[in-house]
Amino acid sequence: MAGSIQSVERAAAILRLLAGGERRLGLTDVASTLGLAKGTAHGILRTLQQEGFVEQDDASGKYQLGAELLRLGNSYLDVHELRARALVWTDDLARSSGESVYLGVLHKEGVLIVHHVFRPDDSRQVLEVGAMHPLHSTALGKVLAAYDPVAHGEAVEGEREAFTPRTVTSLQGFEDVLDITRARGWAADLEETWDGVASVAAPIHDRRRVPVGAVGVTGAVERVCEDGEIRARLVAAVRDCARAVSRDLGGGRF
Amino acid sequence: MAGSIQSVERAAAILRLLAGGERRLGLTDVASTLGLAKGTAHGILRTLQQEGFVEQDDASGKYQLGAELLRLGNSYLDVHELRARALVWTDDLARSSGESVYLGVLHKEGVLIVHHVFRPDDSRQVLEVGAMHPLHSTALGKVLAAYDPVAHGEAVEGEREAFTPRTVTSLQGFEDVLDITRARGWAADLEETWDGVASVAAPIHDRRRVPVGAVGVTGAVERVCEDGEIRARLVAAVRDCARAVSRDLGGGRF
DNA sequence: TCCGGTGTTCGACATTGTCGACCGCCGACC
DNA sequence: GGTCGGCGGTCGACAATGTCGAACACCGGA
Repeated sequence: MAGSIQSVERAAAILRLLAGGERRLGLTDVASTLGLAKGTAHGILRTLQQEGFVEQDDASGKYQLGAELLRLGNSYLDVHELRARALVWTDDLARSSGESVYLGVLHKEGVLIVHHVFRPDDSRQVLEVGAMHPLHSTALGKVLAAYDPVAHGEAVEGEREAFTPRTVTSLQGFEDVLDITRARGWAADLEETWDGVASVAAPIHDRRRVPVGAVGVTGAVERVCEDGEIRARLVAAVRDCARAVSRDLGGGRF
Repeated sequence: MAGSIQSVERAAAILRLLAGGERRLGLTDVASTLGLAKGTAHGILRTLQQEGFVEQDDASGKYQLGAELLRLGNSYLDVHELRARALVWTDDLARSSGESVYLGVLHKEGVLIVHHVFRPDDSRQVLEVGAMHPLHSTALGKVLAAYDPVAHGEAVEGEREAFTPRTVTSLQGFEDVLDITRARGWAADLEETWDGVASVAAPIHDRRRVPVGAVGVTGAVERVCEDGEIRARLVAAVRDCARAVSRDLGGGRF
């Protein structure tokens, strides 16, 4: 019993599979992909369906994720201490900077967005809470990779995909970026993940000075940058916000 | 094998338990609440933790929901067809009505909010996607209860809690409300769920004319109402939006 | 220091989930 | 319109699997 519970592991694998494939998947697809007997896969799927984690399309019989997951994911946010403490400060940061604010934590091989404040204007924006961002190219990711040893390992060992011509992919170049980040206490992303988009981020520490997440603002490079560099006022605002949240968590006193 | 897989069922129960209790729960709490041996509960929790569905606080050893749930819940939204079709129309509705817009579907004994557009001003608002609203007192819930037989059963059989003095709790009164809803094609909530808050909602049907969800706007009673009734202009806007989304789903042509 | 509590490990037992063959159904394709 | 292939779903035998309860190591408070 030192290992894991097989059926729960398999249920999780099914959920992750359904989350990955864009559209619905059939029973046979699921079974063959995971190397399970059809009967086995069906038993797990039936249970997941009863629990609301999976839904079945009446017409095609294919499976997709269920609503209960949305509810539980929401409950996760309610319990999330960092997010709760950061709510007020990120709101202020969005207001003062005029740009959208992201709060991210390390999850698996990327940055999980746990809070997102829209840019304060009436433009159409999609909420990115729950989305994953790469570690090696975003400002949030660089901050985590620079301060969190686990994140560093993931970023160094994983593949660093080039999203734009400016993405840093070489190991040496990436380590240099992290050195700079640690030296000045914040990280930038100048069109390294999305063309025309730049961002700044700073680390958040908990009471034991352990890095637990990162805040950052993101916006069109024309607004966020000046002379090819992030505007100093924005950098200061982001770092202030990060410090405020850290202090709120009972963290460092400087 | 006609039944469900026990361990998966139990894992789901643990997740739901963790989602319910506000703060973290200890192993012993979990085991005793679900009537399991400590060792059994530990095995399931360990597996859920490896899969990222549960996290353990290093200091206290207590358990809470994990980040993977947020990611999966987000993936659910990506696949959700109704939500995808409704995105554009709800945006327009928020703009034209000047109030916040909600899109809900039936889930278990309540309305699950799958999309939420903020009121188009700079006020501080919390995103309610993933939250559950009651069936018997909200406009969205009444619409679902009026048109969806399953929702109707849940609303009638379940307990109808009085949130404000205006909440309709008696069975007869509630059925009357549903009759009115069916007769005029939309439902209202005049301070029946939250004091000072009113809302209107209309049903969305799919291509087979089956009710699949509801859209509605919600706002301060002073803005939304006139002479103790919902403003006619708002009702028309909501119903237009519901029809537009239904048509987009390939539904009814009127 | 001791105690009550925690989370965790371990091994024996039999319950439980797994497997693979079988069934009925729908849609595509001669 | 028949046939055929593939689908999702079911069933029963087998043993691998998860369950249980006792014992463990650890921590904090008394």
